[in-house]
Amino acid sequence: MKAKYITIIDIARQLNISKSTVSRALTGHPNVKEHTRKAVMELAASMEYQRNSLALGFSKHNTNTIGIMVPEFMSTYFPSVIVGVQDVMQAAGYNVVICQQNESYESEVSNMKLLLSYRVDGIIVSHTKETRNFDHFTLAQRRGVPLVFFNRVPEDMNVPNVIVNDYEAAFQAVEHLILIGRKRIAHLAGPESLVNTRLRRQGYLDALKKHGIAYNPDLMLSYDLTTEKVKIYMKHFLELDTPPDALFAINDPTAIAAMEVVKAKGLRIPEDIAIVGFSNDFSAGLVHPGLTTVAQPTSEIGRMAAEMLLQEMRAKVKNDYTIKKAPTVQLPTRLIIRESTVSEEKTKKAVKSK
Amino acid sequence: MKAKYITIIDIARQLNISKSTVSRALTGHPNVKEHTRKAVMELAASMEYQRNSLALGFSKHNTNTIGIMVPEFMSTYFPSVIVGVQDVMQAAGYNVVICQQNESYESEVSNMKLLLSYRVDGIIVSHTKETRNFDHFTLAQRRGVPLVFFNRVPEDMNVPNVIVNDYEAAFQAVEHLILIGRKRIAHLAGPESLVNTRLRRQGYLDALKKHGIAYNPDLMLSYDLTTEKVKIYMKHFLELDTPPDALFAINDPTAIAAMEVVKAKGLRIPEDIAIVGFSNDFSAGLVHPGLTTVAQPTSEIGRMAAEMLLQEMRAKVKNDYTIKKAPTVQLPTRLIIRESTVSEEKTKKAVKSK
DNA sequence: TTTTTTTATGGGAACGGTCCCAATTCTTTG
DNA sequence: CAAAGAATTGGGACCGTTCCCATAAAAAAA
Repeated sequence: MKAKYITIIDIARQLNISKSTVSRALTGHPNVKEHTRKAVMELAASMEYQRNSLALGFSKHNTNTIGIMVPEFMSTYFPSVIVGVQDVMQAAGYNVVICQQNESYESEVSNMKLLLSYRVDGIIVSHTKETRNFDHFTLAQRRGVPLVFFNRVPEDMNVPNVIVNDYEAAFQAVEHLILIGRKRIAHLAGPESLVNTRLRRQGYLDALKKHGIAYNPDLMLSYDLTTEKVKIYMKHFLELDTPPDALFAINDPTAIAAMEVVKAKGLRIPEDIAIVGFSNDFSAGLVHPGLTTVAQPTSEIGRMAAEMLLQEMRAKVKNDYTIKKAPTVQLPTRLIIRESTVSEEKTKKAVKSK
Repeated sequence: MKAKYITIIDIARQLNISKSTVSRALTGHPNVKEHTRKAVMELAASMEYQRNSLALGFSKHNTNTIGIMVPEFMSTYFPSVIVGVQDVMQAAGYNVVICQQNESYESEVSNMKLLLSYRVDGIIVSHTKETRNFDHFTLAQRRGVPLVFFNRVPEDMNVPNVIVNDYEAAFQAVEHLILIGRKRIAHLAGPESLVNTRLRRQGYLDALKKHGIAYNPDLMLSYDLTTEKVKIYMKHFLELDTPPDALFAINDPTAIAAMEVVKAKGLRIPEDIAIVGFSNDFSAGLVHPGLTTVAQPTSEIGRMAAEMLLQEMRAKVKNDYTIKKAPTVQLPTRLIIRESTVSEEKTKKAVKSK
């Protein structure tokens, strides 16, 4: 049952030298005779020596490993961010371990403790929908483990983060709906716990205001969990006396679920109701009609978060964000117009975005 | 820069007892006076003691952690398997770390070494398209670290694995095309390195044979990398003197890319050409028309692989698969018929699968 | 050749836990 | 009340590495 590994002591014994010398040879320390180094390297290779990172991290007090915690990864958003993180971290000689919370606060806390117990050197985080208590994050900070957030950033914490301008992006999306002549624009918002939800909603409200459209509370609903709820809400909208002629959805899955309800009712998209989503999931380009949505530079977000974390980890003097303002980077979004807002022939005339 | 953590010695010192006692209290050893245990627990909590898993794994020679290695995770297949694995492993008290290879053999080798260097207790693997050399896997076995494969299983290795019957599933899919009257059925196969490719191709060939349709080599192409290639191949098929009236694609992304080419040509699906994919990605239900495809029980695959790994890890005497036949579990697939093979009204009459 | 400097190696503490064995304290029993 | 047994605690080895300090060997300088 128990695995057996070769240790540097085994190598030392065979070559009749000390383990210190073996260690030096293996880590490329300059003070080792070429002859000795070669002998060590060869024996190590032939015995398939595999360094023990536990012992190493334990003895050196850093593990050269970072963690990334994401709330879910069934959409393409998070996987794609992770790939960006891995790129940068691999190049910098770090290992990346991925934790996935299934949108569960409890998992988040336990995964955080797991990563800390493995003494990772830093953590990149996007928190779950359920997270309202941030003690597990401040714990990491108190332990001196740098944190960088992206996408979902705890509002009251002063931490380095990478975000997009949710407000502005939502504003543009809604303005686009207004400019194509829509007046009764509904909004399916996200869970109240996320800043993103509030920012996007504000963008929605302000776009309406700018164009002199009165906000109608009947046309806004908050959506917390399942696809089922979206469908119920959407059905409700469509059965209003004066139903909406457009929908701005908090994200693409919501928009797509709403589209199904609309199509099932026999209504036309975009003629009867135009729809906009958020994030440009892979599926946004696949549905029929194609979904107009806000593209986020996912891989870039990951790369940037990784760069920021490297900065934090490399700082000789740890940044104290109880005093100093934490850096924040805002990356640009891009509104991708597809057939769910502008009917086919019109789109073809415009620059076609795929 | 360096993080500082509380150790059991700090606790021992404060309470003026030995670290052995603290250790016992913390791990729930029976021989500790209730009074002492309480004092330790309280102090540990108030000091936010965080056990050092490195030291622990290092000293105990097992880490209570398993690794899972997947070739990519931009499709829904692998994430969904991972969720299944996590479910079972969490319940069994194990931690799961995820490694993603971006379909790169090199990453696979280095991630394998990473996991071994962290002395994980077991590993669940699906290898990359590029993998033709399996030394890094046998290395793990020689070290006594149990491996369980799923989906992509190295052909010449005798290892526990969880698969679906690719042959049978492909056979059924192609037979379905034949039964709806198609005669010229094209096949876009996968990379030669995967067993799955070969099995699905054999299913394709045998279904044709069973129904007396001669195999036409012009209608089969192997597809190795990009979406671009699929499009080129598909265009080529459509420009043949007698183009195919159906396509069996190795997976859903391939099928979907092919659909775009067909639609761009102004041909109708399924009237002019019927299309079947494989795996039932999330997007298969979203495209227009809906893609007929073979559903795999992804989360079940993950759960089963996890169960098998637990078995292996718990075996008092390590199973030696150089002697004994490794267990294999085959889970059932299900052909999901959508509008890409059977036009809308007909589908509605049949049991509608969503 | 002898001394000094440089280079290469060995020895052993340290890292934070677990766990075995010995020592101590408390109970119980004859 | 002494002796035996059980419960609790302390002491210290051990796990695999790094790294500092000391020592030995080789090279350079005197």
